[in-house]
Amino acid sequence: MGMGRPREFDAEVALDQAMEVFWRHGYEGATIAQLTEAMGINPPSLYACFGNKEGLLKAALDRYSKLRGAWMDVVVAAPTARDVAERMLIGIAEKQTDPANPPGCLLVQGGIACGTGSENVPFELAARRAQNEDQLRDRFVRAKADGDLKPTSDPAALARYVSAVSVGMGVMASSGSDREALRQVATVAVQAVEAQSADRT
Amino acid sequence: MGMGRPREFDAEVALDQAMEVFWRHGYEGATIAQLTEAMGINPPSLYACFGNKEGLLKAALDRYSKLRGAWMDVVVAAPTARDVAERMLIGIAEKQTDPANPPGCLLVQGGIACGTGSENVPFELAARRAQNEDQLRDRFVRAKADGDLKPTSDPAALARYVSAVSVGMGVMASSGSDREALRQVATVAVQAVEAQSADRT
DNA sequence: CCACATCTGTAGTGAACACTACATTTCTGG
DNA sequence: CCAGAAATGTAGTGTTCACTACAGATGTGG
Repeated sequence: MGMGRPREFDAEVALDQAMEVFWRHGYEGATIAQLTEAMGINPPSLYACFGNKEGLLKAALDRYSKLRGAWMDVVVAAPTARDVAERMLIGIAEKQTDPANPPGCLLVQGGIACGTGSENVPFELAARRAQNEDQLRDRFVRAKADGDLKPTSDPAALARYVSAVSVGMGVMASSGSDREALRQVATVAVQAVEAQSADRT
Repeated sequence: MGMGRPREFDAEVALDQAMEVFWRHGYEGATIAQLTEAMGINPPSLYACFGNKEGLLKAALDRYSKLRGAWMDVVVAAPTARDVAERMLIGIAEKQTDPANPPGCLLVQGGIACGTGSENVPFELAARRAQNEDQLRDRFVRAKADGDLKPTSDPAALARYVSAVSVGMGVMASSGSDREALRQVATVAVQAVEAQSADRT
């Protein structure tokens, strides 16, 4: 028995295009017509490959998380908690205003509020954001153990804080803030982490 | 000539209901059917009174800004820049987790990304957020003139920063963070403003 | 080269959407 | 009390949406 006709498009390339549409218009704002056009395929191919619109979003998120995860590894490799925060926030200022991508962050632009029938899309995005926050928290726990952060500091709260600033910067970027404005926010934000850092002696 | 049949519903009460629907589902996620049901009226009454869906959103935003504007006046009345930031961010932590309202902030939940045909909704929301930022900036300019903020500080950057943290907290609230988590973020965030404050002598 | 499995393009499907035509009701000014 | 003005409820309008039936195309295993 044969194995059927082979797929004529590259799923990863198509996913990159879909990712961009979701990024720019959000889950609900993106239509199947826009997605299929951007992906260069017809609806039946999309549904055969990804199940439905939400399946396509999840696949796009997986791809996004994969790319972003590699970068997060670089971020948490910074030598101190302060440097982790700086590398992350300054990096976000630049990534979120990179003209190669839509402005902002897919994990925010994808959809913060959704209509009936898509209620779990915001949850899905929140879960992905939480992964980054967990990674930061683990790094800050280690920083505290190393004596890099003050004994009174709360690594989980710090991670939440950096994550919150990231999200806020993403929204600003998507509504037109330029790179310099975001860098200023990042620079100020880092000072709160600095305030939690042990004095250098 | 007569003045016509009087309206049978209270426009402000109806707006409050509409505001809640937009807040919970976003502009695109909210349907006319949900809105009219929440408002207790039929579509023709809605269109006669507010023009169209976007007109209703703007009216709801006006009402939201009015309520929120009064609170912002209280915020900027705090004695120091640091206290302004604290009053604002701690207040936001509580407001955005107030069970009387949907979680988060209407100016964010309303819609960060929208589909074709509603592109200016995100701009509209951004413009309203910018008003708050401007109010903060003016307050920080004064704080710098008063010697409350360091001569090297940048009031506009500080205002952008506080605004960004507010937005980030809103997104966190809408995705399930509880009041205590938000308070922790606020507490950390205030320390960056503190770092820009002149030493007390 | 044939049976079968899978993909592809065309052309729709029913449902949900924002919005409205229209007849009716309820008011005011004269 | 009557004429005109404006709001209301019913019942739609056309459009767009996510999704799919189907027939033909293109591959593999025997």
